[in-house]
Amino acid sequence: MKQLLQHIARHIQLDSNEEAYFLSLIQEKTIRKKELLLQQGEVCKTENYLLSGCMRTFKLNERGEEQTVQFGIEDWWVGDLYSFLTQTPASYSIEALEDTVVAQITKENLDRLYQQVPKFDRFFRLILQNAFIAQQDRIHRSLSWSAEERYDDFSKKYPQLEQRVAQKHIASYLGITPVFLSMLRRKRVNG
Amino acid sequence: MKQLLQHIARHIQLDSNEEAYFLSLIQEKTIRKKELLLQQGEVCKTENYLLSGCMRTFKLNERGEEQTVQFGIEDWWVGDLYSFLTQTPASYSIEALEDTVVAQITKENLDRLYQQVPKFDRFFRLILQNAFIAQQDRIHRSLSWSAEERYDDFSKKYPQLEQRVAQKHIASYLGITPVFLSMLRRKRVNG
DNA sequence: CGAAAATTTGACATGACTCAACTGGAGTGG
DNA sequence: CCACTCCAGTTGAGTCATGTCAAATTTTCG
Repeated sequence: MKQLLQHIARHIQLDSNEEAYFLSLIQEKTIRKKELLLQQGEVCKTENYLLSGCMRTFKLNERGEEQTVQFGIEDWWVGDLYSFLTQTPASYSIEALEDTVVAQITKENLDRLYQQVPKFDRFFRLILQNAFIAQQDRIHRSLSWSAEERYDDFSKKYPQLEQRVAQKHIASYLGITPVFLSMLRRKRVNG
Repeated sequence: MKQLLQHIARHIQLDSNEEAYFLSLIQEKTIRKKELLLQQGEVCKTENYLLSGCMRTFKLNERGEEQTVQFGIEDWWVGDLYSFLTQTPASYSIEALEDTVVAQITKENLDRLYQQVPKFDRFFRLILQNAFIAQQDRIHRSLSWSAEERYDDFSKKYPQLEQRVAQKHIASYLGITPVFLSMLRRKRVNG
């Protein structure tokens, strides 16, 4: 949990009472590789901070294909925000790509936290600001770059991830087929 | 400005002192059709709430084409958030598609506002939550739907916008060429 | 070791782009 | 108020990027 407190300290200052209170609202959970933290159709009960491991958030489209909208590694938050906020069935599933440990907070506890320690409004505002900016750029790239450009960009930006996760998941994150990704890779090595 | 106060009241409760203080930090500005509220390369000095009119946020890509990442109409916030927060040159431009009136707040004033009325941390957290959710869905659609599906979805979701803005801007929002959008439209009427 | 899943490879199909020519409407100056 | 220009939109022909399908190969894991 030290990690999580440090993560928070990068954005807001808590005194030790506040830290203790915050920790009292958090639960740790382990998800084994290939298990789901959240299943599309269920209500997303918690927001989740990754202490270790790796996950992907994805959705089944009409044709039954999986589309990965986000990867998460250490230090990232994952969840289905809409489902969490409204407590309605989730549109996304979240799967562990490795054995993963998360710190969880439920909606009731988060609401209590906002009430007791309003600084957390600021904390999550800051987190969301960063996420918003990153997503806006991703939209731009999705719509105006070719598959090859998106793949090069991905490799440069997340070299660790390229090693850690299966190609089919990268393909689905980039919005292309695994077959086509394989062609791009061949092209890359053969020049 | 009544609109803006109502918009805020939908998310947080202000007393009349707070309202007055907030209003003292806001400026109104008119932008004529075809003028820029923000020019790529300049620093984004304000966040902007649309009181009336219509704008688009776009970026020039490497090939010199414009990619529209967002439209804004009454009741939306527009700006280049990264540039605004870091006070560095903007990656996006913002153009008025109609004569437009915005309510503006500068970074210094917003920082003061957060300090004096921490409820605004919550307000912008809530705004960002909604924006984040909408963007995540847009990423999913950009990557896993065909141009035709994206266009149909757009027409259904924003029928007003389809009337108000030029086709080339819709095309650039959808990530396709104006020529191809024109073909999709013909197909739609001819069955 | 064997079975299942992931990746690669090749042939072919199609969605979306480019280019160029044409049409029509909006804005401008006389 | 007309004539002109100019930009947005349309149309068609040809091309390229990416997808589909199916088979071969490699990797993973029980």
